[in-house]
Amino acid sequence: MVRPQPLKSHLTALFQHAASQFAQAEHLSIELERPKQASHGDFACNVAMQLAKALKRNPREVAQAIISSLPASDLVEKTEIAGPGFINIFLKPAAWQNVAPQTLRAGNAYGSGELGQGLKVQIEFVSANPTGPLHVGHGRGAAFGASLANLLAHAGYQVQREYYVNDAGRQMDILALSTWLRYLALGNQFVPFPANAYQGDYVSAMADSIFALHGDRYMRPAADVVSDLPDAAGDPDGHLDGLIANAKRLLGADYAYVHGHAMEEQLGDGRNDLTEFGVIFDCWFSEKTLHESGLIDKAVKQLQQHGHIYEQDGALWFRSTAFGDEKDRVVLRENGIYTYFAADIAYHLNKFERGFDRVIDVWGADHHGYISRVKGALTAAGADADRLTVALVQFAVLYRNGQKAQMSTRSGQYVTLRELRAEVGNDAARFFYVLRKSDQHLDFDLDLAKSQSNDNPVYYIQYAHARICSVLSSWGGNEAELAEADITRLDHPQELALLRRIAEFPDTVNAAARDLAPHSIAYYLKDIAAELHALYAACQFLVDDEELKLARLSLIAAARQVLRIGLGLLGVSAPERMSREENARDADASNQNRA
RNA sequence: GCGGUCGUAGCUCAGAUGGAUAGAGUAUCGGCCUCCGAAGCCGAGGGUCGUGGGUUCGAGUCCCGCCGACCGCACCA
Repeated sequence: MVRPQPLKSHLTALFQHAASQFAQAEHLSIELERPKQASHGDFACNVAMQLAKALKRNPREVAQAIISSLPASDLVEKTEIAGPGFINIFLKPAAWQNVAPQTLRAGNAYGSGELGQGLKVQIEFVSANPTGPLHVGHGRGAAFGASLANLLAHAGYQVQREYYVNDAGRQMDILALSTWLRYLALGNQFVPFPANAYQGDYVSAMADSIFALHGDRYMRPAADVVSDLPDAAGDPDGHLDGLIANAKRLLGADYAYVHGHAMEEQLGDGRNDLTEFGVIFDCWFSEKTLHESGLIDKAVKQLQQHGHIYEQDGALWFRSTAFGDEKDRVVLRENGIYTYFAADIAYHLNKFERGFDRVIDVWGADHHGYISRVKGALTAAGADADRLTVALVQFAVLYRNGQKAQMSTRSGQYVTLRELRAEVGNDAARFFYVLRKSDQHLDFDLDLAKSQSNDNPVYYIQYAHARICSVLSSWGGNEAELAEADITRLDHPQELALLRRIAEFPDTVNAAARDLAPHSIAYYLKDIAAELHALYAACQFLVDDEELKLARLSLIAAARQVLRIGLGLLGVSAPERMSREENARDADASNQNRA
């Protein structure tokens, strides 16, 4: 709602009026762009070139005609025709000066837009299987999703953040089995631990805690556990499934305890990790409830009624090829258990039924082939698949000492999100994760992220904020009065450059929200920090001239406001002072190299 | 093989609806602290935007071919 200045619409109206002399202009929308070069003015308009073709006239002539009939404006200094027919517009300082008080009055709402129009949007992200600690790949999804959610909220959407808990299915059974096998070993019931079970130390830790809590209540003879199994070498998956079946049979009702304990431990661990990372969810949605509530039956029946389900080889198939998929997909297996895909159809139909105007899924890029399938199913069920947007996030590759820090999931030797946060800190992690376009591979430079030098963009931006705080603190006056300061003295080129940058923020937020691109906020913050630092070097703020002093302080207070909001969108703190000492422990952590 | 994503400075990457001389950081080189925090500022060099065509007043951006990289192609999740 808070537009700092109707500046652009004011100028657009001027051009609309001037262009109306040409009949062809009625269907034309006037576009004003910010030229890259300062010598091209504050804004440039290309309407003359667009009109020239239809009019069959020289674009520069058309430009001249438009300029001649531009209504007078007290904000415009001058206009000129340039290049092939651009009209460059130079504004008076007054056009920009009001940006400072307007920003201050808007407060935390500055830059919040009307793009979302109060529409309800749900963003689902992370949604990692609770089968072990979150790793650095999940971290990127978490940072991206959380920043995107903040961004959409600032752009005027009502946002709900959701985590889909995959608490049903084979992976969870494997985790439960892995835990139980470690537990059995504590009672000297040794079963060879399968290579395709979960190897991590956290599994043994869970077994320890079950043993400590319940002693040998869940102990069973190893000989029974391994009875009647396919060979582990020849059929590893069959071997594993056999173990799971034996576990369920031998434990009976107790299996649910082991399964639930493991799931809750891992889910709780992930939740703590994310909370410390500043990533908070409004809703944790259980996949299991979809099975239990009959929503999956209902979804499949819905598809069936529309004639998109057929039976073959004892399974039920969804004819997804009718909706652009490469092959048809099974929804109900031969063994009577629904596939993950079937649950996902029900889940997405349920999202729509919960009243969201828009649904955004954040997925790992390796799932891109899954999109057409889900959208096809939604269409087949009679839903509007266009309300679903899938944002893909590519994997992050860590670099340390210029070399790739390899992670191999099989051996359980991967860098966890918790380790990353401990090494570089939450602020650097959040910032570096969203510094790249989400659908691009990310090279995460650990050394740069934790460096306390000017190389580090996080510190560069935070320092700009801290510098402003420091100046205002030295001044010691009443900051609330700065919004009322007389700002007509602001005319230094560097002051105007900063004002222009502040004025861009609302457009930047809207564009970033529209494109689901929080990285552009990160780039914007680097830009505004650069303008602030340049101004800091060019002008002194605490000068004797009281009027000039207040004007400049109001300007940097406005810059601080934008820095705070922008850093907040990315989940990065805006410290009032920078301290090197605090980071000493991080330096220690970095010495502990992983193999 | 089929489908998808991508190729921009030595390196890491930005480049909204097609716009003027393609930008930033880093690295390299040279300057700036009696003054609000030098985690800063100013300047220099560095490019066939993978490649060949096409569309038009205008293409890094849109279309096609080729080369190269990555991802996906389960009754896993």
